[in-house]
Amino acid sequence: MELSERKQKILQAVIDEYIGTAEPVGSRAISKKNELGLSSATIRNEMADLEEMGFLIQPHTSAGRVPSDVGYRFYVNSLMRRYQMSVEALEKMQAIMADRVNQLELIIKKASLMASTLTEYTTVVTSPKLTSARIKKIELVSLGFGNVMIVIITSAGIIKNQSVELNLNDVEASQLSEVLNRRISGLTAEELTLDKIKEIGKEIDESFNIAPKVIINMLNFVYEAIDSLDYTEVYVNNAKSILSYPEFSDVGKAREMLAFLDNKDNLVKLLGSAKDGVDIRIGAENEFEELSNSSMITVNYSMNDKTIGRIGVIGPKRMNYAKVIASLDCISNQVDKILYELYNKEGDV
Amino acid sequence: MELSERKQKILQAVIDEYIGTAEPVGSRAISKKNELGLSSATIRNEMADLEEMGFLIQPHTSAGRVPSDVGYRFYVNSLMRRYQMSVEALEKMQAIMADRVNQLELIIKKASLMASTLTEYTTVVTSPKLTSARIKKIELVSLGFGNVMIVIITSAGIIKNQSVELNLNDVEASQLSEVLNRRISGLTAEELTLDKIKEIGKEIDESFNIAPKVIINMLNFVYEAIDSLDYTEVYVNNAKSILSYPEFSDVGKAREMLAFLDNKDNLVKLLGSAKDGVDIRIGAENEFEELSNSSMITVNYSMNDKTIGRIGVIGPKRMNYAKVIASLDCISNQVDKILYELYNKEGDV
DNA sequence: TGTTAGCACTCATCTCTTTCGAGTGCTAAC
DNA sequence: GTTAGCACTCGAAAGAGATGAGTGCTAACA
Repeated sequence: MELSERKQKILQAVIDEYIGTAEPVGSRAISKKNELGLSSATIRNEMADLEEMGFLIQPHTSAGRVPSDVGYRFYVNSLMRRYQMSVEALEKMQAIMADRVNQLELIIKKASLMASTLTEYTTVVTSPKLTSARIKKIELVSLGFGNVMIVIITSAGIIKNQSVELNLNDVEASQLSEVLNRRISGLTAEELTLDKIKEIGKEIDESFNIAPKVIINMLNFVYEAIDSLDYTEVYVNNAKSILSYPEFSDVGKAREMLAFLDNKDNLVKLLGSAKDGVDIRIGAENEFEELSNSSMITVNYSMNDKTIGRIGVIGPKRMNYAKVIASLDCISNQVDKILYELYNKEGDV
Repeated sequence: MELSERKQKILQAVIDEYIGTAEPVGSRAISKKNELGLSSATIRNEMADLEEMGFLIQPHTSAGRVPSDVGYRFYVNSLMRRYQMSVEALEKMQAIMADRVNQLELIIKKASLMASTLTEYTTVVTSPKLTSARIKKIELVSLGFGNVMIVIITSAGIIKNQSVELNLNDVEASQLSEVLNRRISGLTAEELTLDKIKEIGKEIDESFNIAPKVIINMLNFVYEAIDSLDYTEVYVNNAKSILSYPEFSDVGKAREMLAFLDNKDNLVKLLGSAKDGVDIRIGAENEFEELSNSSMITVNYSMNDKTIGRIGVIGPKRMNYAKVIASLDCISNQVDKILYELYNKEGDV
C-alpha cells in the first residue's frame, strides 16, 4: 500500500512534533505550522486515514495522534531527514578519540561515553570477543613476601594481571618469566591445551622449587586470562538519562528499566542479536518485553572487517532517530579507524 | 536535658517503626505493639513531649510523628540495638574477599559490591591515595607496526598501561626496558623529578635512535602514571536502589540524586570529609544539600595504620543504621586484613 | 499523681462529580 | 477536493464531600 505524498508529509510532521513534545499531536498543531498550507479539517481527514492504515494511534477519542511502531518504522525507512553532525561535535570527537591513550577497552569506553554525550540517551556497548588473541608476553614480578604479580599482555593490547601467593625473589621471578614466555608467548587460548599446560608444569617442576599446586594455580590463571578474552564485556553509560523522559515519569517503570540495564546477560543477548551496520529496533521489535516502549539503535565496529562488538543507544520510541544514527555512524567510523591503525596493520589479531 | 527511660523507649519504638514503614507513626501503633504496656493516650502525651524537645516532627496536625535529625542522632548514639551479622553473610563475605584475585583496586570494588549487596543501599568507595607508591617494574612490549605497550607495575600492585606510537622491535623494546628499569624502578612520584627525567631522556637519546619528542612523551606517561596514583578513584554501586524508596518516588528528586552520585568530585569531597572509624551523617549533617534527606555511614580502611580510603553507604534517613554499621564494620575489617596480608608485611608502601 | 477513656477537632487522602477544553467526525457549502 | 462550522467525546483538572487516622484536651479512675 502506497502513501500519498501528502500523507507522508503529514505523518512526518506528526512524528517530528511528537519527538519534541511527547504529547499526542492534534490536527490543528500540524495545520498551524503551515508547512503544508492545509486546514486542520483536511489534515484531520488524512490523519484518520493514517490511523486506519496503522501508522498512527489515538490514545483515546478526543486526543491527538501518536505514531505506532509501524509509523516509526516508515519514518525511519523513508521520511527521516539526514542529521548533519555539527563541525564542533565532529572535531571534539576526533580530538577525544585520538588521545594517545588507546587501548582497546578504553577506546570502547570512550566511544560509549561519546555516544551518550552526543545523544543524551543511554548507551550500551559490548567490548570485543577476541577469540584469536595471542599472548605477547608474560611477566612475573615479585611483590615481596610471598606474593607475585602475574601480568599477561595480549596481541590486542589487553592486559590481565593479578597477584598470587608465591614466594620468589626477583631473580627467580625473572627466570620463571623466561620459561613461561618461551613456552607460551605467541599462543592463542585454543592452542594452550591441557597437554601443553602439563608439559610446562613439568618443566617448571624440574627447574624450580615450587609446589606443584602453585604451578597449576598459576598456569590456570594464565589459561583463564586468555580464555576470558572470549567473554563479552558490557558497559552501560548514562542510564540515569531515562529519568529525564516523561515516558518514565512512573518510578516503577524507571526502576524496571534500570534493573534491565543492570543485567549484563540481557544486554549481551540484546546487542548480540542486532544486525551489522546501523540497526534500528522500534518498540516491540525488540525481543525484550522491557524495551517494548523504547527504541534501540546499534552499530557494529570491526577489526579486519570482522564485527567484534556493538554500540547501542537506547531511548524512548520518540527518540531523535536521525541524530542518533548520525552520531553512531560517526563513532563507529572513528572506532574502526583507530582500531585499524592500532592493530590491523599487524594482522595477527 | 535527660530523656526518661520511658521516653527513650517510645522514641526507639517510633524510629524502629518508621524505619520499616516510611509512614508517620501514630501513638496507637506504638501502643498496639504492647511492648510498653501503655495506652495510646499516655504515649500520645509522651510523644507530644518528645516533639517539643525536638526529637520528633509532625508533618501535619493529624499525622503521626516522624523522627527529626536530632531524633535519629540520639537513636544512633544511645538507643540502637547492635545488629548481629548472620553467619552465612559472614562466611560468604570471607569467601568472596579471600578469592585469589586480590589486587588493590579489585579488593575495593569487591568490598563496595559487598556493602551494597548486604545493605541494599547505594555504596560509594574511594580507592587508595597512595602518595608513596614505588615503581616496581617498567616493561615495554612491542605490539608491532609502530606501537609499543608501556606497562608499569607499582609496589601497591597497581598497573598502568597504554600503548604509544613508537617503532621498536622486540630486542630494542627489551633494551629500552632495561634502561628504564635501571633508572626508574624503586622511585616514588616525588623522587622522579624533572631533572631525573631529563637525565634519563639523555641516556636514551644517546643509546637509541628515537625522536626526542617520543622519548619525552614516553617519560611523561611514566611520570603521569605514578603521579596519578595520588588521585582518588571513586566507585558507585547500586545507585538504582534509591528508586526503591518512597523518599524518591518523585522522579525529579531521584534524578537529582543520581546526578549527584554521578559527580565524582562531590563524592571525593564527601568521603574525604568523613571521620575515621564508623562515621554517621544524618540528613543536614551532610555538607551537601542533595543529601539533606539522606544519611550516610562511612568507614575507613587502612594500610600501615594509615587511612587510605573509605567505604560509604548512602540511604534514606530511616535506613537500618544498625545493619549498615555492622556490615561496614565487618567489611572494613576484612579489607584491612587482606591489605595487611598483601602489602603490609613488606613495609614499603 | 500518673494513667486512661472518651470525645471533639484537624487535615491529608480518597472518591465522586463537575467543569473545561483539546481534539475529533461529520455535514454542508465553496 | 477543500474548508468552515458545529455537535460530540472524553481525559484531565478542579472542586466537593466523605473517610479515617491521629491529635489534644478533659475528666474520671487507681
